Amino acid sequence: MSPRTKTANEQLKQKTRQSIVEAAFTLFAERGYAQTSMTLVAQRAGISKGLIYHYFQSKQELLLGIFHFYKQQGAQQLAWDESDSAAQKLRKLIELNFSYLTDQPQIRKFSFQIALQAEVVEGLKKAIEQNKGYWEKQMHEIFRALGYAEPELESIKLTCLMDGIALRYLSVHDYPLARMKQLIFKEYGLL
Amino acid sequence: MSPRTKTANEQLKQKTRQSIVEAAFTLFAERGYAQTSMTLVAQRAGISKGLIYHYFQSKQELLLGIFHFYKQQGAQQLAWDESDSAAQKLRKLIELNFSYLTDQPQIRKFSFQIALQAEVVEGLKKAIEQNKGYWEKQMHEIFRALGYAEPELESIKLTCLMDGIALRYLSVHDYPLARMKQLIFKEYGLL
Amino acid sequence: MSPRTKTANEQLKQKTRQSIVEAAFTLFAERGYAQTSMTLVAQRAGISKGLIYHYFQSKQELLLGIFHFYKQQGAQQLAWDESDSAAQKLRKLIELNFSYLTDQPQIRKFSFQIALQAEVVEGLKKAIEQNKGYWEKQMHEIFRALGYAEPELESIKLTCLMDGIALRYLSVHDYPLARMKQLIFKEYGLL
Amino acid sequence: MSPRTKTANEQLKQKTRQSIVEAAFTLFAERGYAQTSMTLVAQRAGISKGLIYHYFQSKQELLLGIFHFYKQQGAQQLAWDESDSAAQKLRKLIELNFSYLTDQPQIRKFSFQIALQAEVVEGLKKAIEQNKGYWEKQMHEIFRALGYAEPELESIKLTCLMDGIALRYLSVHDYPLARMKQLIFKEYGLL
DNA sequence: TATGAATGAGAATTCATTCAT
DNA sequence: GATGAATGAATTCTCATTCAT
Repeated sequence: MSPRTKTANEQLKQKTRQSIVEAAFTLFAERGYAQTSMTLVAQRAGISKGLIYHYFQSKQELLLGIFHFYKQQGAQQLAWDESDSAAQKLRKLIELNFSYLTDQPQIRKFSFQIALQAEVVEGLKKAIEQNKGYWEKQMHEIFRALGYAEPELESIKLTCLMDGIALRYLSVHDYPLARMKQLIFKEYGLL
Repeated sequence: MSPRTKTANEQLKQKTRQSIVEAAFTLFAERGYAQTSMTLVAQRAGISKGLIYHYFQSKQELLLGIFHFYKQQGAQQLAWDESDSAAQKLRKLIELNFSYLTDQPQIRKFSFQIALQAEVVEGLKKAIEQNKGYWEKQMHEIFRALGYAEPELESIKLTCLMDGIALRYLSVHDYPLARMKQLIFKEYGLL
Repeated sequence: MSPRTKTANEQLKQKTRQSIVEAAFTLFAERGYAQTSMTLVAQRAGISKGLIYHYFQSKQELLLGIFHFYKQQGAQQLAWDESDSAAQKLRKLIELNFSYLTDQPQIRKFSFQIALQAEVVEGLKKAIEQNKGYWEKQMHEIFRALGYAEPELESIKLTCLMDGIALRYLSVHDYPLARMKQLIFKEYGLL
Repeated sequence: MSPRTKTANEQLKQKTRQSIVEAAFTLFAERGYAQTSMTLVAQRAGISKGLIYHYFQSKQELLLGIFHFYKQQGAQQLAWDESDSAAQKLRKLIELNFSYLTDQPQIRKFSFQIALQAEVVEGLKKAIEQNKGYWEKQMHEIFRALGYAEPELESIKLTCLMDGIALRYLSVHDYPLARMKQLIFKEYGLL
């Protein structure tokens, strides 16, 4: 009842919530949403099935919860030094994209799956598109600064290229990722 | 002896088989493999559930059946004029890719889903990769003929770019497809 | 339409009927009635599923048909020389039982299965019991002739012993059948 | 933390598990394994279909579970006084066999059915044979102690005889069981 | 808050039987 | 008589969700 206990409780709750989200996220990305049972999520999270329903009303809510959780994470990492030149920014952005892909392939896999799934969860696709839109806008600015004739189109193109690379990397496993990065750098004069 | 002539029977079988494949394909692409029940497939095909199992041993076999059915279709369209120049071939290939995407978006959606699905069906991923490999090899030849320094890498890049475009087109719906095509044409000097 | 054709037809019908019965019998004995599908019976008999239903109204009727068919076969083989002594008859009976078991193990397996199955087919158990009763009566006479104090009981005992041996032989596969026969012969002074 | 005490939970589980085993066992013995649906088992046990799968992974596992459950029961009853003479032991063994047959006819029926079923459950036949082997070994020792020339063969013979009697008793219902027991006692000089 | 036994709706699959030809 | 495509009811099994404790 004391405020200290309340805080401790709150932390414990957050921790449990996070362990559920992490377990579910990994499993959904690896196996797909439909192929992952709540029992499996509970096992991976090291808690009971019933407890998940204390934190998330349903499996769909859990999916939504995952997305919001990781959207926050993703947004934090983009923050860059405003003193960087446009070219430097572009390089960092591309680097970030590739390292993101190799370090946390699950996140990409997960969001691709959601993107291809029609209306699994109302609002989820919209959220993903917004997230993507944010990255594209950053690129748009960069390409404009670099003097590209059609900066918006160019940013869409680069995003698509990187998505295509990610898609291939995630399904085929001996993919020449490093050489593709070099190719892109060369194309944008970043070498 | 036979109730129907052999030919008539064969035609009947082909027709039924195709109606199953078409129904299943559309539904799998729209809703995903796991989210589509055999009952739904049967309803869409206008037949009984049991009959599907007369033609396909299991849901997985049905998935495999769909893939082989459409692979044949795709292969037929690729046949081009051998007298074409490399540049003309490249243009045709890109054109085909785009028209394929707009005309039969489901096929792409379907194969992306399969690619992301870890091991839904043993052998299916391999088959898809082989199919992709075939297209890439065609491009590889073209880029070599066009004198590119790294024809293989270039073909991978173009394939990825077009996959990324397809992916985006299939999830966002107001996508500047025509302008993207122009951009690609320009990049490869095809305008 | 000519009588000759009629006969030929009749023979053909009998032959088809028999091939169905034989296929079904073997399969029912090997796999059990419930685990054998009509499709499998048709395949084994080398005919179509539909044709079985021309000869037998249902799967149960087929089962009944099998039994009657083999009851006839079994009855024919028992006929022995009336001039034999009781001891000779007993020896022949035991010999016949053992050779029947090794030559046509399926028949025994089949009838055991039916015997243990409560009421799969009305009347089938009764028919099997009658058949068994016939054999026991033959033995009864023999034991009476041999001067046994309780010939009926003795015949029941011997029948049971041979059934028990058969049962074991059919489930375990390295069973000392020959030595068991010797033991029985010795017990009844037939050596 | 736990909703029920661990002990209470364990008891609940045991009770439910047992009610499933008992229901399934009775039904399998009465109607046969294949002819008994899981729905029927659930109804008889007074629980939902799904719950059976909480305790047994499949119908086959349930069958195996039944066997192990009743094997334990059987083993407990065999424990006899080591001070008994061989003849007394033999008598007790035969008595036990007959009382087991009349008291729990289902168990015998069940194991006979399994024995005849080719490969319904991998490992089950082996387990049954092992169980039978155990009884035969006990008899083997007794017959050796009693000075029989071929104790092993004699034990097989007696086992077969009692199996044959059981088989007959289970299918015919007015079977002279008491008199058969007397006959066996007389044969082995136990009167 | 936490557990996991229990439920029930629905999924995949099988199969005896029918029927158009 | 003969075929085998087609049906539909039943069967095994799964799983999100609830609930007593």
